Amino acid sequence: MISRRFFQRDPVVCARELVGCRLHWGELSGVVVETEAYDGEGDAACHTWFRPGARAFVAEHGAGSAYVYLNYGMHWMLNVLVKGRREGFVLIRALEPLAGLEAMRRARGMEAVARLCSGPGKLTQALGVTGSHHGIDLCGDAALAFHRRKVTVDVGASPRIGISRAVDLPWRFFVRDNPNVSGIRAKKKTGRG
DNA sequence: TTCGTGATAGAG
DNA sequence: TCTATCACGAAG
Repeated sequence: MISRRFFQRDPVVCARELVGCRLHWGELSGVVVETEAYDGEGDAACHTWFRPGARAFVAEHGAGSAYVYLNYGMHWMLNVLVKGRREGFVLIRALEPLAGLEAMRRARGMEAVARLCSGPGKLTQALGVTGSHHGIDLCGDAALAFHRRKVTVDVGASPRIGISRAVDLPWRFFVRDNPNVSGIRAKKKTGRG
């Protein structure tokens, strides 16, 4: 299982290295296939930039704590607090379901595996993550924690999705060619190269 | 492309 | 109080 030490580093490094790791959530689990880094200092998209409550959370919690919040009135977002030389968060954006597929299907009300956890709001619904998990330690109980990669993965990077500030920072990390990654909407022009 | 939905935070 | 904003998702 991934120790607290892992999250006592740079948020961008944590986000990149978390891709390919497994998230265990009780009986449910999945491979992290997409993350985003948010840096508490100098990143205008990070909650600490514009939310006093987020700054208070960082001050009061340790590395590896879950930072969970509701967005658009209906989607819970799961982040991990990172406190190393720099402080910030890693948003868990997508999982490849591994265990508990039936429970996930029930929670999501749909069948297609590739749609169960292919987005930050989807995976929290599939796992049952809510505000009640805000602040919990993800480095204490192995049943509610990240676990090391078993295989090597091809990690790609891109600008973050769905934000309006600091849109150019390439702090989204994902497993290339994995169908569970979000934002794989109908590909149109493949551009040329 | 539209719209549902609510917490947060700042302004009045 | 009132309002803008927000790291989204599903149906159409």
